[in-house]
Amino acid sequence: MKEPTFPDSPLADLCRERGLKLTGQRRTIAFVLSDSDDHPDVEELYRRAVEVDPRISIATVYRTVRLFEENGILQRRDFGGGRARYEVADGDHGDHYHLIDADSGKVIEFENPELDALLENIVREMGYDLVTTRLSVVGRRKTKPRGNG
Amino acid sequence: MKEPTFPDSPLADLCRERGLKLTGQRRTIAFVLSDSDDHPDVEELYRRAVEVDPRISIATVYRTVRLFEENGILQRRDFGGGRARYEVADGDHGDHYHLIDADSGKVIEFENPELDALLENIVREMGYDLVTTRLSVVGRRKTKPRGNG
DNA sequence: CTTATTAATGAGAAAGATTATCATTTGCAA
DNA sequence: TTGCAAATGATAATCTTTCTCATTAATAAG
Ligand SMILES: [Mn+2]
Ligand SMILES: [Mn+2]
Ligand SMILES: [Zn+2]
Ligand SMILES: [Zn+2]
Repeated sequence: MKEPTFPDSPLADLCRERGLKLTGQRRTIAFVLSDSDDHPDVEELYRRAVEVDPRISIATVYRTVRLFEENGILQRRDFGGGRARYEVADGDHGDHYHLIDADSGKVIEFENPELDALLENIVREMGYDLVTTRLSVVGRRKTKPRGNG
Repeated sequence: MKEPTFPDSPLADLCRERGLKLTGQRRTIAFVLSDSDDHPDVEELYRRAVEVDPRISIATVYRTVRLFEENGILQRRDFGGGRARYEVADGDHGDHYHLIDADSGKVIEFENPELDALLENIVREMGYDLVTTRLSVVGRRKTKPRGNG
């Protein structure tokens, strides 16, 4: 019956600012998200949320990430593997892209203004305004080449 | 009982070249794929295949696109919407990217060597060899700007 | 051409992720 | 404090894709 105590996270404040009802569950999920610097899927978010407050169901995690995404608070990512993954929108760094290590699955973020600009230009020249860029590259760690094989 | 008659498609030949058993169903699906210049999902491929030869099941379409993809004959695409979409690999144009019209869902292909090179460079400078690029952009048709809006 | 071997197929069950349903609970404004 | 709309929990339903297994068909040998 006792409510867990933790400070309102930046995402919880955002939630209020958007006029969304700030329920206990949303406060917990917002806290967990603000506390994460990786790209968890819903199951993983659920695990982390339950540790903060066990009175939470996976259905609510699904509902909340959807709500947060619709309100521009979260970004959904697709790195293959069939489950959506999430991260806070605009953390402090701007838009970024993702390099997936083909062998380990590790996700490495990078920014590149030249790439930003090139994509904008390409799309504009086709007569469109860029709405969303969905880009991830898969790479394999370079093996340093040796002389005489 | 009567077998439909149609010529062996380029993909059917590829299938044989790779040492894959060329069944009637595979011949049909290869024909349908060679005949398509869009990005059908499995349901759509199934519809088209059934018109050529009704003795085919959707399970076989799923199996066949997977097989063809594993053998580099097909490329799987993800444009959102939860279903994989397919197109022939390397048709005649090289690698290309996709612009999705935000309003109509229409898929527009484009090539851009500068983009190819930039992505290669970015990944190399991070110490990786580029394996796969997963890129699609969503855009909205530009509204011609008017004076004193 | 016949036969044998082995892989492919069809039908439907199962799996895995996500969304919907509905009775109950709760945030929040009056 | 009360009332009510909205959110939640539990679980069913949905949707795409894969798996199972009995039956069928492709290829190679004879
Ligand atoms: Mn995970
Ligand atoms: Mn379709
Ligand atoms: Zn990221
Ligand atoms: Zn294409």
